Parts: sequence; C-alpha cells; structure tokens
Amino acid sequence: MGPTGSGKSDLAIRLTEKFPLEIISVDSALVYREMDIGTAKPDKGTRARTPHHLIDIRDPAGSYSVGEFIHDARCAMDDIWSRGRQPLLVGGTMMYFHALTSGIAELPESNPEVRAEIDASAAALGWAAVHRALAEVDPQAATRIHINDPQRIQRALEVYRITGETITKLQHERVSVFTDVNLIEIALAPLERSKLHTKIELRFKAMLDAGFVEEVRNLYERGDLSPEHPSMRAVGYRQIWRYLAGASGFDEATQEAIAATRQLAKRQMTWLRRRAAAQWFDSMRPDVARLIFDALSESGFANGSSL
RNA sequence: GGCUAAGUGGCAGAGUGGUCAUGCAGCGGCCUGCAAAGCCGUGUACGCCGGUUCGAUUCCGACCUUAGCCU
Repeated sequence: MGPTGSGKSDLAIRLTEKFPLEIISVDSALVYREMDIGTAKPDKGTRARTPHHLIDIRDPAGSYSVGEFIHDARCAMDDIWSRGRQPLLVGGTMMYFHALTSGIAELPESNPEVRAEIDASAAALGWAAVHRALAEVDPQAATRIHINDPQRIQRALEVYRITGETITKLQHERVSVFTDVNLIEIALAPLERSKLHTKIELRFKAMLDAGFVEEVRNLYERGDLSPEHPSMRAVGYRQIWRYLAGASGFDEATQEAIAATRQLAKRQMTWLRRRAAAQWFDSMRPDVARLIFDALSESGFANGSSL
C-alpha cells in the first residue's frame, strides 16, 4: 500500500517474479472498464503474465463500495489459495485496506431511492435541516458528523431509514476478514514529498501524451455519464471532463488535475501515518510483519537496505 | 529626463487610521458500503526609508521596481 505514484505496481510485479503470487487490486478506480490511462491501470501484457483480480469489474456508469470490495477480495483470496498460490493485495484505496484489517460492520448497501429522497429534502430544506433530522433519531451520529459533510449525513440517515436502527448502534460491531490470515504489510512511503510531487506532475503529463483526453472524451460522449458518477469524480477524469464541457481551459484543467493528485497522495499518506501510529506495532498481531520503504529514494528501504 | 498608474502572504484578488477579507495552492488532521470521495483545521501579507499620529498596510515625502504615455 502507498500513495499514488509511490511505485506500488512496479514493486508488485517484481514480487510476482520471485514468488507464486496473484495480485488483488485494492483500488476504487481500477474497477472501472474504459478507464485505463488516467488510472494507470496495469497493461494487457502485465495482466497476461500475472493474474490481476478486481480490475475492470464495473461499467463507469455503475458504482462500487467497500462492502462489495470486502466480499470480492475474500472470494478472490479463497480462489487464489485454492490454487496453492498467495494473494498480493496492491493499491492505494486506504479505506479498503482499513476495512480489510480492522473489519467492517454489517450495514445495508446504499439504496438509490432512499438517497434520492434525502437529496430531495436537502435541496428543499438544506443540509443543515437534514442534519437536524439526523440529530433527532441518532444524536451521537449527528455530533460525530460535521454539519457540512453531506455524504456522511446522508449515509447515516439512509441506514436509519432502511433498517430502523441507528448507524451508531450498527457500527458498534465489526468483523475483520483477516483474523485467520498471516499478513505481511508493505508500505511505500515517500520520504521526500517534493520527489513525489515531481513524479506526479511528470506522470500526469505522460498520461496526456498517452491519449488521456481522448479516453475521457470517449466517456464524455457516451451520453450516459455525468460528473456525479463516482467514476467521473476520479482524479484527472473530473478535471478533464470540465475541460471538455468548456468549463475550464486546458492548462487550468491540467494544473487542477495535478493538484488533485497531490491532494489524494496527501490523504493516502495520512492514512499510512495513522496506521503506523495505531497498529503498526500492534501487539495483538505479532504474526503481522511490517515493512516501510521509499521506492523514490536511492536507498530503497527507509532503513537503508535495498530490495 | 518628465508625467500617470500600480506595488498586499507561494499565486490571484478585496479592503481599512486601531477588530476578520476571500479564493486557490501548500501543510496538518478526520474517515465503517460514492473513498481517486466527502469533510475539518491552518498564515503577526501589506516594496524600501523617513515623517504625521496615542497608533499606519491605510495619510504625507523621498527612493526603488513595473507598466503606459511624453521628451
């Protein structure tokens, strides 16, 4: 695991050359078909040499969720083990990793009708009013969730409307997928932020050279996608979409996309730091081996040894 | 050489004789089914020197820089 541009894919491939591994993608954007360049999806040749799971499993008009990921990842792992091989989970969607190791509560999937209802009342009364409505049924959730955070207000209310129970109560129990699994956690953490920023800029420009605008144009012209689709809110796609829609200039969109990528990387590093602080040396799991290194620096491993 | 206008935090851009612009970027953080998402927090900035004043980024003067015009 590691932020975007940290060299995860390269390291993963090198590991598959030495061990009997299959890769499970832990990435909320790689699940979408027709989104290859902007997601830095492993190419056909690479995927032909090493099996990759959970890539291209959704149409861009669809959506995906942590819950589905946990289920799919578990199935893929069982499948891989059944063939006598080991799963290598590779990606930067840190909440997916978090859910995998820390567990997740049994909550209902999202429901389009309920969400539409909540959106409608938010449009009519404002999110502050929806937040107050949440406070009436689940005061704890309302305290925890900021009034400016519509996504979580909606989810909390959605769970209540569907189940009749508060999300606060339902989230109390969580089940870890990995209780019976030996884990080696490998984190790629760039020590020098400026190096990562440089790489991010160069990589985005390389994506443009590789035809990224055309890729987004094809999606834009399908006619059934909008900026509200989770797939089109992905870094890069959102900004180029705005450019294609005439809402921003090309240079502006490019700079915005690069900045959005930096911000993504920053959030991923925050997750990484939190993991390090909270559970990197988790005495409850002495079986979990943990390695941190920086693929962007000369030395490789943070402690100076090399791969 | 002269005249005019302008010089505000990394960038853009308001404004005021004494309290806060704001936006973007950056930085720190939060995170339980949209997570490449959503959200929170974060800056003694007013070109330089001097003067007026209880107090100057704001008023006055010199200087410097930039742009335009004139010679």
